[in-house]
Amino acid sequence: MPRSTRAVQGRQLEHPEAGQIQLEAVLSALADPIRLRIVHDLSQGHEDMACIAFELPVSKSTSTHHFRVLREAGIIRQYYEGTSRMSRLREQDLQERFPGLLAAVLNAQDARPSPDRDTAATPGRDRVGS
Amino acid sequence: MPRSTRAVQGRQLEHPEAGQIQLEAVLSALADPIRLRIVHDLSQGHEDMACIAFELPVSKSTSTHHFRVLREAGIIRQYYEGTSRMSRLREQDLQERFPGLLAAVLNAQDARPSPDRDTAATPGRDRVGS
DNA sequence: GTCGTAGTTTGACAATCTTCGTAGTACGAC
DNA sequence: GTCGTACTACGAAGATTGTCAAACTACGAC
Repeated sequence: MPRSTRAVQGRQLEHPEAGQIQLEAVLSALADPIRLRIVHDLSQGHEDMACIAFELPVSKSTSTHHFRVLREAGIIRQYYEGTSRMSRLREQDLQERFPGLLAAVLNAQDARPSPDRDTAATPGRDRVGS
Repeated sequence: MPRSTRAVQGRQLEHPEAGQIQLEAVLSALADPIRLRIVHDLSQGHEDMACIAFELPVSKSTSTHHFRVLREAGIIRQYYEGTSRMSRLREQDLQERFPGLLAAVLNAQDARPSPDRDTAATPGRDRVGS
């Protein structure tokens, strides 16, 4: 089919509605260190981030996969801005659907024994000068 | 080989210490409907339950598998009593390690099964906020 | 001792997941 | 138009997971 007949914004992305978010899907999506890291980074003040800004230790196609899992689980919302795909945590939707869950996970993540994946020598946390 | 050189109590079970419980393991363990059901049942007043008491829709060996996943993740504690293996939620350990996490999951589970959420929007049922 | 109960262990299978590389698309800049 | 950037889609390889049946072990009762 002619996919170019889409709206000018074109690349629309599917998101579950807040009320449709499934608990198993959320837990399953968060049960991966890379996705947990994405969620954690998103929660640290930066409202919207492009995929490239995360500097994940995986290939681009794997990144796409992880972002899609998070999006389809209802954890993040994504939209296009130029060639970039911006991501944002759906904190309010999650809080509404599963009160306290996201906060508990984020809090738990901070309290965890850090495996020093990024090397502890980055207190300022220079997350890419995108 | 001397397989019977085990301790007389024999069947000892490995459990992670409270401080060693991993967030990913917990989330991963809870991201399964059968295990979620086990945890839910354990949280409903019955402190200790034998595996057989759950009436899970799977075979015995699959049950064993799920209980082991929960135990190795640090979510339940198991001990033998006669021929039965009793299970108990490690609520205190989990609360200590990841405050609010288990409570949020259990609460989320109660608010969950609503495939008709579109129609009624469930006004007063699941209260939002803490 | 024998027998039944409760659960484990092993091995197998299919399904799913994570990862990658390659090829492709949409957009912005030139 | 061409080019580069940012990302996607499409397999495919490898690992993990959920499931089962069959054989086994530990315990209690008889």
